[in-house]
Amino acid sequence: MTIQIKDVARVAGVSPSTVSRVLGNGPVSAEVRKKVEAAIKATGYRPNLAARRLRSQHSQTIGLVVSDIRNPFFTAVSRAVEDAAYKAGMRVILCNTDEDAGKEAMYLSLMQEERVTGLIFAPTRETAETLDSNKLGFPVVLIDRAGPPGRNDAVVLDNAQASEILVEHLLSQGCRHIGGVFGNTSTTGVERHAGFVAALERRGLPAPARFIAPSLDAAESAIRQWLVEPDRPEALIASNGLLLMGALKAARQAKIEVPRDLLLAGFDNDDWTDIIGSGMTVLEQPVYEIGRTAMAMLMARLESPELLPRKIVLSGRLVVRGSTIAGVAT
Amino acid sequence: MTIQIKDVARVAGVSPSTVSRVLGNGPVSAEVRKKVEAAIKATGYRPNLAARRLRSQHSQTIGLVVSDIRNPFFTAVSRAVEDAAYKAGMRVILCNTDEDAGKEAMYLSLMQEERVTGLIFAPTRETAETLDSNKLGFPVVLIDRAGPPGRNDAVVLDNAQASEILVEHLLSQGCRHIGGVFGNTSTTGVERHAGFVAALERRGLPAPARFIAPSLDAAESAIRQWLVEPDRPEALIASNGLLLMGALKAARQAKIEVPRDLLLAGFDNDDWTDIIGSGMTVLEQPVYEIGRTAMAMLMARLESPELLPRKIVLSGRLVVRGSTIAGVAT
DNA sequence: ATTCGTTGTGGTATCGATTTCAATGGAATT
DNA sequence: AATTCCATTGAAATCGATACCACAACGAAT
Repeated sequence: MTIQIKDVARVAGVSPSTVSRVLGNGPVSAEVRKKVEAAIKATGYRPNLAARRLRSQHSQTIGLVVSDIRNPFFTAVSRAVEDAAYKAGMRVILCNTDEDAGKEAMYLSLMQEERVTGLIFAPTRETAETLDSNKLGFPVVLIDRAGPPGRNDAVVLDNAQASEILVEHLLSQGCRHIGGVFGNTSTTGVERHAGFVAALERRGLPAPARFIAPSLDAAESAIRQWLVEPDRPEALIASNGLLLMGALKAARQAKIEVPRDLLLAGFDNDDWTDIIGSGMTVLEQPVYEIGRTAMAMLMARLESPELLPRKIVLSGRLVVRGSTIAGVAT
Repeated sequence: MTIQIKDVARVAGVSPSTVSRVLGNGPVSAEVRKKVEAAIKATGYRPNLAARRLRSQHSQTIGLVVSDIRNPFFTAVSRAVEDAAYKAGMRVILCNTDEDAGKEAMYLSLMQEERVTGLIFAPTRETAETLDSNKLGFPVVLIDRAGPPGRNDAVVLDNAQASEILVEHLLSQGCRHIGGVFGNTSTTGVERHAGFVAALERRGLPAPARFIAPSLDAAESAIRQWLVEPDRPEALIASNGLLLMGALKAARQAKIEVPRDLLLAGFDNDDWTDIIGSGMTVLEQPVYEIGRTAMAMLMARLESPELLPRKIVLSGRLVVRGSTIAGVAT
């Protein structure tokens, strides 16, 4: 039996409506407001958000559905989203899909039951194909991976450009035989691969690439295998932080020294890349800004639902470190 | 205007009560159940969780309040908590306090408004002192940092023991002049310091220690300063992953080579510790298990509220790597 | 002096589900 | 054949807030 609004009303000697108006900054005389606020303090009243949501039809909740919060990219994004959400008086519900379309469907359904105000979502390729914000009943902002163009709002990195920047950098280091490893579940891997191929073909160079499941073990063993083949590349680009770590471990295992025997670069300026040996060259994504932008985009969409879907493309930043500078120890 | 339970009832030709019973696995004849399920599918009905929560007085929501989700320790714990929660049909609300007592108070208040079923909480020392689950109105399980004994349920590492294990290891490597750096906001730092001191005093050795704010920059500069003083230790223990990284960066800056000029060990088996040079020696916390245990404890508490508060103490595991083995390059 | 707005307040309906209680019908028991 | 019992079902109350509407009081405008 907790305290409810009518208890506060009784203590303050006003009606429940008036208490509600005080809570919601409605029109109340200064004197009554003071009485009510005193009564709230005296009773220790806490509004029941379930009741408020039901009556007001505003959940003040946004969903954040990612593949795995342990991926530092999503960790950083989620922190940005939460900061922005709480500042706007909203709650965040976080779900991990593990790149599983079944779980995605389940959590989308949950989002509907929660009547979320909006959703920030990093879908698998499969789900991105068929996702339709109108059917869902709330606006969606895709992050990291955009679906078919013009259908949903999205905040993404310029993946092709980013790959090209990395390739150009390796080319400028004198490499000609550059390999790439890419994740096989998201559109991100596809786009980064495209940029990779474009940059190399422009020079008439081959663009050997492999697509790998996004797990450390899978990456490590697949890359190790590649590195012992006779045609192993002299430089490698990894399409995300996890694959980059896998590549490094694989090189270690194969007794291939970075950068002496293999130049190595990748995406995501994760903490470890800065402290390892002479550092890993990475293409940094503006992780916090991606989250912040996604929230801002969602808010904008809520204000003007009729706007055409927008896609905000952010640029990465090349951070050159020792792993791509021949003649430096790692 | 969304579909509600009475629409489903009309389509199925039954009463809303019956639909509700189908949803809640109540007593319904097989034939009616089939009709209702068909109607649910036909209408695309999604229950409104706000309404359900209000009426049933069960929020099916648990709060998870940590200092910063970007700390890999909390990231891993949160993933475990979320896995367990969703498996039990519960939602998780995640909040970041940044070790700020003011934010903690605000989020505790939010938890009350959400009428959470329970809370998993890593409090600052300040808040831990005065926290009272009874006043809050829902059970609390503390993680990482326990408050005053016998007051709240808690899942923690055996911090003193863990420190002693690290000290013993360094002693066995021949070190006698061992320093320690500890976080200054949580009880964890205090306990780890105590174990550190105990292990050294037992041998009649000094136990020089510093308490540092838990940020990478603060750690780096404080430790760099220490390392250029004349009495700098020959080995250093860092009380968490962040401080350990700070210590490593500080050593680099001061041109002090690990492990040749300084042995370095610390808490938290974060990903990077395994791939850096010849590896960092760490005391691994069972991160996923901590989260899982906290959830299990919360469930147990909900079943039997009258049980006396319990404190579950888990043990860490020493992972020896190159950073504490003299004569190995990093 | 009358009308009109404006401001502040209270009463009541309502949000969308679950829960309680009563009613029904058929099988089982005496 | 009458009675009891169980399994299903429906009607209505309820969870705790906000939204909507009506109305009182008062000053300004005609």
